[in-house]
Amino acid sequence: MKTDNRPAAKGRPREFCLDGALAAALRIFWSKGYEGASLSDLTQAMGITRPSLYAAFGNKEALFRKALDLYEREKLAYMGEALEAPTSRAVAERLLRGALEMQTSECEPRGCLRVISSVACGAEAESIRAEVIARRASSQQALLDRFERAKAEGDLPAHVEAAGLADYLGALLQGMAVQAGAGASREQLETLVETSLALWPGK
Amino acid sequence: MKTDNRPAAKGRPREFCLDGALAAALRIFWSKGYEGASLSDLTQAMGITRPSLYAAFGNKEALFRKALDLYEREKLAYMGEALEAPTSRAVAERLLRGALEMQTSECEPRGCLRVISSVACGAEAESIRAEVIARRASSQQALLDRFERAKAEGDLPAHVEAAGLADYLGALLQGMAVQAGAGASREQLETLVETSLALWPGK
DNA sequence: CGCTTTCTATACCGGTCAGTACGGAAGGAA
DNA sequence: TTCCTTCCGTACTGACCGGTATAGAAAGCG
Repeated sequence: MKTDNRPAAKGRPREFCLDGALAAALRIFWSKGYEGASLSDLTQAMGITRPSLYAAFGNKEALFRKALDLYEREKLAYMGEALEAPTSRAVAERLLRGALEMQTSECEPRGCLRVISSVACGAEAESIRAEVIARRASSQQALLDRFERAKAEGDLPAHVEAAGLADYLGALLQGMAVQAGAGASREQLETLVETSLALWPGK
Repeated sequence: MKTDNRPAAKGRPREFCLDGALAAALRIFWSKGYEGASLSDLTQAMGITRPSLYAAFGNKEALFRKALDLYEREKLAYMGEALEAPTSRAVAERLLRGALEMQTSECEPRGCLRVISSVACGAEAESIRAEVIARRASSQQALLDRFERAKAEGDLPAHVEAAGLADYLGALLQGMAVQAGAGASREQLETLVETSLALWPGK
């Protein structure tokens, strides 16, 4: 990994901001999905022309991967932090409240880019789908590891298995994202989170 | 609603089976989504040509709605039955186990057509998306009604609200559908269901 | 048989898709 | 200033999209 800040560019310097353009692309992918976002949508939102996009990002698929990186780095940061909470209940609470906060924030698309991009789609997006599913599986594995540690620490009741609980919480978060994408109100999602926490096992 | 079995058709009779073709179309929509299913995919799976499809079903959107009707009538029948269970816990158990059975059945696509069709998509599918979301809202309302009845009957603990619980269960079911669509194993989904039931409030 | 009606098949329509060739413009280096 | 590299904008490509015009084939009815 070299530094991407070329200190002395040879020719004419780029006229647009790479990060800003990528952020704009993320918003489009986020609200329309990979296939639903056409190059015309993307270039218009990014404020650049088609050849500029290809020169800067490669192609649509590479652009999506970079946008997905940005999404996970900025919008899913709360997930990594949540795993460091002291108890399994606190982990769940941070994840649920973090998802609530992210998915109901104004001036951002609803739903979760990972969920949107992991549902069925045309053949062209199959590799995208596979990658998103793989990335999600890795997050899920981290959650599972955390709950197995909790189990070993006596932080979970005897009748609850770590594997089941991790998948359960993952399903809850994904379901929340689907409902947010379908237009659920913030109040609805808040009571959903509160109910989930009320039912969470352990103190 | 007239009987669709025309007793004496005037001209040349249709050479394919309407129901069979619709079932084939459902499988394609189910596995690829509305936009991901091209007319070529559909006609090939249905074993008919393009003009036959248009003559029999109208257009792609009308075909999808008929396929969605079929889906709800045949694959989501367990939902209506589940609401008749005597207790709220039994309702949840029937819904969760019914979803598990449906989504892990061999020789059928994974995931839920309603979830697939309600996530973000291109502009052309916006009306489809709106209708699927509306149909889902009606099912959700039925579930809410059932849980409010349960609350009135003292079938739910005092600290649990009907609205929150209905949205909670809905999110769980949708999340399960997402995981099934992403390739979760039957064992995983089974432990997810068992965990959910272990955490369900009330006896 | 001839006639009408409805089916099926081929071939096509305009529009949009992702991706690109090409020429001109703009900045840095010599 | 001259050159060279890189970027930008227009205009295009072939492929595919959903949808349809048109013509031929097949069945019932007289």
